[in-house]
Amino acid sequence: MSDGFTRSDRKRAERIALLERSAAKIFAQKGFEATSFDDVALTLDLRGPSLYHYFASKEDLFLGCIRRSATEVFARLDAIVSDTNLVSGPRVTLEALFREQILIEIRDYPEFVPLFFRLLIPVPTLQSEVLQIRRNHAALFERITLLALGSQTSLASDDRVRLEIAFGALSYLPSWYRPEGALAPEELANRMARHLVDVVVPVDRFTTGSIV
Amino acid sequence: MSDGFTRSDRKRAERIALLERSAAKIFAQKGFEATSFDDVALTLDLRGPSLYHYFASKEDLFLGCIRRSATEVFARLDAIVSDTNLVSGPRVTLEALFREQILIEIRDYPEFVPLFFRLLIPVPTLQSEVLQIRRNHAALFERITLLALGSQTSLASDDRVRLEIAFGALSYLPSWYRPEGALAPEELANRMARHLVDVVVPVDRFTTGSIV
Amino acid sequence: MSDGFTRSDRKRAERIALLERSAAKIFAQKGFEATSFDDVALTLDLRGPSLYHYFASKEDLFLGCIRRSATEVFARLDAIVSDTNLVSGPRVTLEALFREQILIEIRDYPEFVPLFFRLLIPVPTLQSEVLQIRRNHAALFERITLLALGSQTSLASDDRVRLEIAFGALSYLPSWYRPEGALAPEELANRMARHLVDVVVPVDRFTTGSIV
Amino acid sequence: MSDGFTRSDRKRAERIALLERSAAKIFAQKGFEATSFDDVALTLDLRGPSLYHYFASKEDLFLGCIRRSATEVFARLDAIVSDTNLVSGPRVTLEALFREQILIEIRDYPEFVPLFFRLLIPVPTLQSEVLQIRRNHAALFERITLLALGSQTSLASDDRVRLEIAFGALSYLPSWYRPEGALAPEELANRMARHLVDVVVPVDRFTTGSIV
DNA sequence: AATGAATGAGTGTTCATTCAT
DNA sequence: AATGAATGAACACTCATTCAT
Repeated sequence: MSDGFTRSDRKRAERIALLERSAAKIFAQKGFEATSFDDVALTLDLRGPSLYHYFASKEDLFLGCIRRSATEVFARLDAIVSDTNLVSGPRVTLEALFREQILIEIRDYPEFVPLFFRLLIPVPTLQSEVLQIRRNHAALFERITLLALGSQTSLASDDRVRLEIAFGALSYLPSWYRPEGALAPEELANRMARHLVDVVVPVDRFTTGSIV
Repeated sequence: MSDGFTRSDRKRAERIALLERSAAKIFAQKGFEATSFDDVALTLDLRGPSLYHYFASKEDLFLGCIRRSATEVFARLDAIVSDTNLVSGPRVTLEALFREQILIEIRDYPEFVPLFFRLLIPVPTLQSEVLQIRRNHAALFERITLLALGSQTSLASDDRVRLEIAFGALSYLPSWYRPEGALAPEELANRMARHLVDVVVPVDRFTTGSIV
Repeated sequence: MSDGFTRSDRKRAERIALLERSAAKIFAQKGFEATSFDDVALTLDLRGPSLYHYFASKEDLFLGCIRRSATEVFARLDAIVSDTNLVSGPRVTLEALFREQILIEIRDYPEFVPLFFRLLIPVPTLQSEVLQIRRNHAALFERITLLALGSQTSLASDDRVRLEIAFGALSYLPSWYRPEGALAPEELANRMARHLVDVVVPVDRFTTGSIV
Repeated sequence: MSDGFTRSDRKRAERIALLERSAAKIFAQKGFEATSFDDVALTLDLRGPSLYHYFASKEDLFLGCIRRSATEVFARLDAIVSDTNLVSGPRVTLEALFREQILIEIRDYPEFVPLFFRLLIPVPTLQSEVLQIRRNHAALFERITLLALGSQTSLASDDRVRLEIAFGALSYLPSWYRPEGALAPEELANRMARHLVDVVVPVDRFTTGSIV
């Protein structure tokens, strides 16, 4: 009845997960170049070279970080789409999506935005991996936006501008929001998501499916 | 009646200006750590150590960069405020401000956003200098926004969120806009500025100064 | 009636033999420093640290290699001496010795020459062990040469030079001979051995024991 | 009346020459991998990283070493060929060539043989550079040998074997010759060169141009 | 017996900074 | 003013070796 994974396999996977999460935070904080192997290793009471048991290189470590982060974040966003899409119409889905994204950024994965939207990465391979993830992320929001706008093909020039405004707002959020302030993360997520939907799909543009 | 500046003083100041502008672009492109003294010096056909005739350290060079950039950008934004404020009311001023900021970002100072909104700077001193400039920059927009909203004291929670949405849009703009595309910078500036004003000062909120 | 060796002892000895032979080839190919424990271990599907069950250190592994190689090679050369010496006179023995040495080098133990004549070994202990083996090897040829020359005490200065020419030829052989070429190893061995005898014991110098 | 080289250029060139010669000796002694930048730098009272003012990498340093050595050695051998060729016939030239090569090896450039004939170099680029130099070196001797043998096209199989015997003797020479011994370098060169010519161009094979 | 984990020592390389010229 | 020369500090990466399992 073995699942093919020995206990040591699991231990190792956990270790890797811990390291990748730790590294994601440090990379997000200090940038790719300024993050050293010792920085990452010391968070688990290891010495720098020990990381080579788990990652073949600094690039490899970074790849692990962003892939794990992306996977976890996409899982949450995809779940939102699945849960709300058919029930309540695309406008509601889009708002829920914004809300979820906001919570991810300021409550659950503070390293998400720095990692994917701020880091300057001197390695082309990694740079394009990051860009690909960003493209996938944008595509998800764009898909729902298209549905909500009722357009069938692609975004009009002005629609795109407004969507990019929303993206900008999202990527800027961790730069100013402080959870210690008056607004709880959930409260902010509710309000800001509403605003963003209004920006991306102005009320006069929204074509409710039900109305004739 | 000398002005106290010798010819060599002027030469030196010009040299410094050139270096700072050059450095600003390189810092913006590669980040603080990845930018070397040689990188900067070579753009003026100098060798790295020569920069020490003009800057006491890498930090000092960076400081010069951001202060010069900030000065130049603030000059343009201040000019907009002075030119339009009294004539046409704060809403128009705000829109003009957005327009100007957009042109600065995508046409005239492409290094502005990377320098002040994306760079991870490992030196606390520099980090806070950048933050201070950001704060000043935000304060300018906030002042006009307050006027346009008719509030007299400070921004309400929701107003702040909408203003931050606009800031986000502005700081994200260089990440997606390509001047080679269909939209000329000026055209984009016009459209986007209008959208941003709508976000920050919704029409139903705008209190025209003229109406009693 | 056990011989004092358990089955596991034999297994272990076999394992060691395999490892030493494997290591000899790798050392010969890549040099002492460039050969890692993992390199050697992987040839037997082991991991690097496992070698410590068989060898106390890298030096120890290397020692094992060269001692085993030396033993095997000396056995073959000694056999030649025993087989041919009394029967046909020292000149024939010397030629057979050269022939055997050549076959060892290019057909049976390609690692012999690299291991003992080319490797730079940064450990003095190992270096002198190698030198000792080389000295023994040379002594064997020198003994037979002395017999063939009819001298009784030691080599004259010129005789030594000619013998070293032969040694040089032997140690250089693997650097140029390619078995894929026109000459089969055995054919080359025959021809080259004859030349070498001519060099070391010129015909006019050879004192046949039988002739009055 | 400038020759286009400033004083600092000359200083630099001298520094590089010193470093390359020093490095050649150390490389020859310890091998490529075991030679560190610090090893080389310390011989000139420098620290390791200082070498990067003169060489872009370890490979570059090594390349410099072998090219300089090759150039200097080839100059001497070429000079011999030019000086003796027409005057005394190819057999004499060949003997002079052997003599010169021997003096190079044991008196003037002790690092020549280790550098080109013993080192294991883990970098393919460097490996092939070394091989190319070896090929050029061999080609020089082969050319004169062909002349001395009177063959017009290429070496017969047996001629080649005898030439390789000579090459082997030459590459082995530094392994056994000690200048402290009874034989002065020049004396050894004379004797050994004569032997080598006898090996490569046996008297009965030598076709004197003048004799009918 | 075998090995994953861990590490200290070492190496090539980069770079801000100093200094003499 | 400009720069070659030099270096200490830092860093990614390798590897022989130890140890617990």
